[in-house]
Amino acid sequence: MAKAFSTRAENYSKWYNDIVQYAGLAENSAVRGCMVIKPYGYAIWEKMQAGLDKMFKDTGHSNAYFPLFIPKSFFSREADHVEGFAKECAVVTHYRLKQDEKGGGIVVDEDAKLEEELVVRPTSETIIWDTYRQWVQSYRDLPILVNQWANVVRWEMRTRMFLRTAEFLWQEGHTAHATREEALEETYQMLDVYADFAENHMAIPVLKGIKSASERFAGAEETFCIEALMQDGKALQAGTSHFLGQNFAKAFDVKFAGKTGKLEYVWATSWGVSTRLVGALIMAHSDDRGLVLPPKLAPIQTVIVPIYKNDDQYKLVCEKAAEIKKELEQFGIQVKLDDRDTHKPGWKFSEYEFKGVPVRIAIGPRDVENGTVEVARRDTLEKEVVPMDNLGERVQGLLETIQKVLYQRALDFRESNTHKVDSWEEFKRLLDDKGGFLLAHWDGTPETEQKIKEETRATIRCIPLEKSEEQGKCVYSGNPSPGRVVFARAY
RNA sequence: CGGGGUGUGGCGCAGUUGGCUAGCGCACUUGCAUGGGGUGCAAGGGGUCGGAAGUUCGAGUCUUCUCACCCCGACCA
Repeated sequence: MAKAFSTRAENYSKWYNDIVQYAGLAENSAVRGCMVIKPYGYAIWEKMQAGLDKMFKDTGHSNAYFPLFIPKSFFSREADHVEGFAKECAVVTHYRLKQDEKGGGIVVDEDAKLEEELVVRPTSETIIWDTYRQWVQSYRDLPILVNQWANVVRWEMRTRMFLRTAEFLWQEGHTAHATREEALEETYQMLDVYADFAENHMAIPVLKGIKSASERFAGAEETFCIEALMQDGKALQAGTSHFLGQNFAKAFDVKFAGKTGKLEYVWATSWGVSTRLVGALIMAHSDDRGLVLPPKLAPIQTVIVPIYKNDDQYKLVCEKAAEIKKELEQFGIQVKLDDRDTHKPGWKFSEYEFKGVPVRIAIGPRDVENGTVEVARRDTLEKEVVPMDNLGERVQGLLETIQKVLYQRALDFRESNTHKVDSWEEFKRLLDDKGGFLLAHWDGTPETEQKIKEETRATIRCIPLEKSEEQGKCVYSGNPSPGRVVFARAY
């Protein structure tokens, strides 16, 4: 019957790969560590881009584009930054190829060596701050609120579709401000934007928090993040917002004259989310029958499948189906009428099921006669025969319901997999049992954090912003702790 | 970068004392029937067995080297 699908319980990572493959989201490419994002997967990314881009614009940001290549010397300006990224940078050393004189095909032309090597951007802080120096002279030039949609390269040893690839697509916002307060406010604002997007578009609840020093972005003063919980009990960082202080302004000498004429360094932020969100989306909602997409990010929100036995019926049913499509589109619903005669209805049902299309409408001769259609929901797999009247309204309502149900389901899952833990034994047991978020006391030292990581592979995902002040004892060392932090094994 | 594994039509695999024309499932093409949950039957097309060298009358099969990919660790969004 159905294509052999791995289940989550059997083999979670195989299940994930199967979904990516069968739903047509992406595939491996000829280049190690780099994936081809296929049209259906890219369509999801485009919907994410559209949603986020509007939110960025609504908060006063503009898009721009900076070069893919960064002079190597730029990188070494900020000490922490180089150290953080040095191990995973691709470097361009030559600019020409030539025919091998010995007949070995095309080779690098050693005469075409670059005077200064170029780093393929792993992130753009350096080139952007080198540019901002030119843009900023007075407090009147501030703030600069710029975002760019781009690809970046981080030479990863081990890669996984969408979650970690050598090249990935993302957006990176880079802002410059006159005061520390304003930059901090921006950092928080963008964190809120990300949380809003995750919860209301992706239907994934997230924890907002601060990263511990060891997990902090290289070059940042403080890193904020949103953390989501996947169905296998592992955490996934879904977005980050960094308060960069004056680190990059100092490294690139970006100063402005304040109202009193005094020269001051600019305050900075940067924030980003990547195609990793597609991975989060897959792992948050999908089931053993395939992908499940929240309506707001589904490239196809409703699919109509005609059912027929002969040409006459085909014509009759498709005509009606086209009318329905038109009606739904008037409600702003993205509809696909799959009138291909090359595939059978059952085949189509399966296909749209593992592609995660939220609502499926089947219409056959019986329906045309009775003035009904069959409406099926991807989230609950429920089917219902309903009248054709007011179908647009009904489907619109259904899509809204599905969006809510998915969020609620993900929230319930997170709630039931978040535990306060006070003993080291329980900490280890829960982690091995089912994973999830563990709220535990931590003495605040990197040493303890490191030890916990070595012994359990769990890391501090964040120090929650909405924490209840609670004195306690560190779950590992027993030393005093000012509050609980979130531990989990993570992607 | 360490440990393990796999390379055979598009995909998934079988082929293990070396032997004849390299096979199976899915997919593909054609025809007929079928059509409310991956439809059935029949007939077809498609391979220098990852690459190189070697042993041999003879290599998918044995030896050496090499490349690629996957899984598990260390590092990371």
